[in-house]
Amino acid sequence: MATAASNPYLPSNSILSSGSIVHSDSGGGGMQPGSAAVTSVSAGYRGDPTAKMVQSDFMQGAMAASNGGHMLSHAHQWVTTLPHAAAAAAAAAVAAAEAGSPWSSSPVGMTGSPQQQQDVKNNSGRDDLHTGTTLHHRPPHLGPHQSHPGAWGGTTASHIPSIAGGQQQQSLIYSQPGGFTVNGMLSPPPGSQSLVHPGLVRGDTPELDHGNHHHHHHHQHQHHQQHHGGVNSHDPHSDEDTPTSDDLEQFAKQFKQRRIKLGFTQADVGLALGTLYGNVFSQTTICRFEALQLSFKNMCKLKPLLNKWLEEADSSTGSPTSIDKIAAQGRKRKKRTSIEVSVKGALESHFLKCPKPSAQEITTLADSLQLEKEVVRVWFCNRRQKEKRMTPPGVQQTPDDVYSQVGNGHFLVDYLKDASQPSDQRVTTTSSFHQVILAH
DNA sequence: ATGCATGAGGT
DNA sequence: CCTCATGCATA
Repeated sequence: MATAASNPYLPSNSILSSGSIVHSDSGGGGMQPGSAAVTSVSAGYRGDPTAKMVQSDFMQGAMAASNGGHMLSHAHQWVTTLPHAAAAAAAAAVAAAEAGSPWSSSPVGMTGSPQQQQDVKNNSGRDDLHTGTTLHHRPPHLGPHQSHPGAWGGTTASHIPSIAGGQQQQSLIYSQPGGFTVNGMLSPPPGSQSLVHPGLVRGDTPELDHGNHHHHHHHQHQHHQQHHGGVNSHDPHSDEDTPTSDDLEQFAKQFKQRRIKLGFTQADVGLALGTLYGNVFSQTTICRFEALQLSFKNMCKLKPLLNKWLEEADSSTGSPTSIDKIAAQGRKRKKRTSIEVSVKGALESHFLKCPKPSAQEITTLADSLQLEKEVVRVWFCNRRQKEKRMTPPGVQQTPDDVYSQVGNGHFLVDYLKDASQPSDQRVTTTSSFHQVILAH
């Protein structure tokens, strides 16, 4: 049986990058442009299509495709997300090709992944995207997971000028001839291909682990890592039971390493998970997992899945099969509001004083800041969530000179002082965490 | 890599 | 309205 030889589809480049139409809506308060928030649609700005970065780490798609950008500066607009087809810039392939990686499985077919099952229930049957499995290709040289010290190179590199013409997964084009130092190791030459098929709107079935086992929680509190200096044998990664924050951190790190070694992007993994287990995840989620930017509970939920994927990918017992996806439904989404820095500062201040302002307070604040109430409300919600993440921003890598880059000192304070909330999250102990706290 | 957003569940 | 899990769109 053909294994890795299965070279799927060759993109028939249907460049239709403008699948989203913006139409101004009259549902808001009507703020004036130039105020605090700008909701203008700034599409397409990048300059050179040939510029691609090849950082094996946080490499996002780097293929530039000139996408026509419509500029609409209006109060707020909702973009109607239609199943648009995103195109990958063939130009970018050139550089990548030199490495010898024929990005054969470039998911250029389409990308759209509008949300599913909204109020649009015209669906005729839920799209079960349980597809067959889809893993193949074996790693060049799978090395045992070597747990290196927790000091990565500066991952906080500046944002890459990624072009995002839609969000076609910028699959594995890691053209790094020779060797690139990743985390102090040499990254193997590329030669892998993504196995996930494009398309496929996360048919997020409400059940995440139905039929699997417990997913409930009755004792979510994890026993933090008690100075493992005794004889207790804590396995590196115990999939069973609630892992400790330390386990998660360890796992996340290893996961990332191997993922990269295997030549997969975060997006690839997300899609693979969907085709393998029925739950598709976005690049965002995978990214957040690796960076421990999810709640403890969420991390625990995803770990098994990702772990499984690792095993699969590793054993290359891939059975490249089935490629089904479903079409996507149109969807309306509010254009992302960008809040001015100064305004953000103001919000931050208020947040420190009162993390949970009342509706009335929000209204007032929104008014004074010239923002929509909803925007402010959401801002606070997101802010609170951020506060609950496992790793405070900036405090994950480079444990040495944390202060050099961290700008939030209150994060730690909050973690230390706040101990309320009946929920089951809030990880109070993470190795990287400790260092900072202690140093403080 | 992240900021703002959506939605399903809970109160 | 909140919390939480997630993700589109962006920087």
